[in-house]
Amino acid sequence: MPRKTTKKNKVTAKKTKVVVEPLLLQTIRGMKDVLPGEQLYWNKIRAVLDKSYPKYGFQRIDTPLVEYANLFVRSIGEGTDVIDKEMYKFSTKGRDRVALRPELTAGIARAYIQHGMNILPKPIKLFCIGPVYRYDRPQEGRYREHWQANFDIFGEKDAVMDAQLIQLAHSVLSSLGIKNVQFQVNSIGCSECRENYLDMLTAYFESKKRKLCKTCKARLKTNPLRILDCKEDKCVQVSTNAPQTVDHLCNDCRDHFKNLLEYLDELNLPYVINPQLVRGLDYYTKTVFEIWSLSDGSKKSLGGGGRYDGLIKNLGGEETPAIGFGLGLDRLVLEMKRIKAKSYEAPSPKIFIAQLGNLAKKKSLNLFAKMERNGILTAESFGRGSLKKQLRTANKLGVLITLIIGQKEALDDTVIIKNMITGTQEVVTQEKVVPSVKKMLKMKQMTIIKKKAKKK
RNA sequence: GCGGCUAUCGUCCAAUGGUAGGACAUCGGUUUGUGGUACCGAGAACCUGGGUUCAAUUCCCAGUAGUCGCCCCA
Repeated sequence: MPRKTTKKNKVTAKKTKVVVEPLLLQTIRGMKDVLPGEQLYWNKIRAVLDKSYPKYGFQRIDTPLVEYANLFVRSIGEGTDVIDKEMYKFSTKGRDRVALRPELTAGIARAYIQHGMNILPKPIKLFCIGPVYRYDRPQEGRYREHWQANFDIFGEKDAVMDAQLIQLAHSVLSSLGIKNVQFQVNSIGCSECRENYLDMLTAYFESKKRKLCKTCKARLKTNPLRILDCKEDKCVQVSTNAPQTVDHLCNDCRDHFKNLLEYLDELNLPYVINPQLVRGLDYYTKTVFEIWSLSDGSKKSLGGGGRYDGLIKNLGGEETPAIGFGLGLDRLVLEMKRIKAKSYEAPSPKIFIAQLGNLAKKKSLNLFAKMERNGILTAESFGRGSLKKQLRTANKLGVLITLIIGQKEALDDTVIIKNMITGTQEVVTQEKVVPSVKKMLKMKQMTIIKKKAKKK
């Protein structure tokens, strides 16, 4: 009976707790913890990025998570979903209208102008990594807080930059083990040729208005370019015969696109021209691209970007051609998991220290410090008393050697070195522990190498 | 922002209109100073609120969250 009472008490106690603060123990919608088990992937991604950006001449920049809301409205554009429905906007105590950044480029562009980077030798290449925020409906691979890595190049209008950037993206993904990717590229032209094109496109869709879906009928007035991106069957059919941006570029834009394709061919990068690719940020000009994974049928892109030659000027800087792209890091993690890419293994200890008795515990603390000073990663379970328990733990950790100090060894200033594979053990003096362990580890490594060689 | 599906120990999965069982994991034990296997044991859960009912974890509704599709994007 007492058992029943305790259970009941627990239940009521818990209920009270929940009533007080029901959502205290829950991440808020669309936000997630990155637990230790997943950190391996994140470490790998960060390591690859840190290694890659300097190789291509990029410099790291960090900008605030919070900016004036208008910065994003001005750069991304009113009427886009990112601005109209997905922005985390709020007022500060000082009544400033601010927003959590929905992407990284706007802040970087702002920093470029604010700090007068235009006087620096061009091109200026900036790398940024951090969380961005979009108030969207969450699902797998799509979070309200997610991480992006951004590469932006300012001050060079040549299409060779576009190509190099795509190559950089390819190289990063490849280093992560993500090889089955395809670049979707398109050119949406500059502001001049786009105006002409939009007129033509609107005229075309107007003539086929009846065959369009509801939302697309609305888009005809707000943003006809987006109809090309509609997934509805009937709209896709109409879109197939629609005039394509690529065919209606001005001379300058056409040359630019042609050059880009030549460079991509030269680099032998896996790309297809996707005339339907539009992208939802208004600042893009000329080149736009997305990176799709082909490992399964999903259409979720791993990243994307494009040229934004007008953005800096539009924000009040001097006319500056620019191009950039962002990678969705959460999606990279998903992709790495899906293809079971080798993650960065956390270094696992090869040595375990077991102790028995108070004096031995003191000695083993010192021994642990000694191992650490010698760069030998060591595990312990000092909190446990019994040797059996400690060896069990050592075994679970998969260590190669366990160092045992008992009462006797503590008094003699010796240590038992136990080979966990053969089970054999020997007693050595404290001074000889480190060299002996190092020697044994070397031998182990040799045998592992030999085994691997044999397999090959 | 719209529509569908889902919600049980830390994890994965059961059962049930009368408050729940297993597996894995965790912790402890199988006599005192020796691991791996085996055996025994312990702790640990019905998302929240409302309704129907004598009684709801179970049925209904709402909320919340996750997931899928759309929209959009990374």
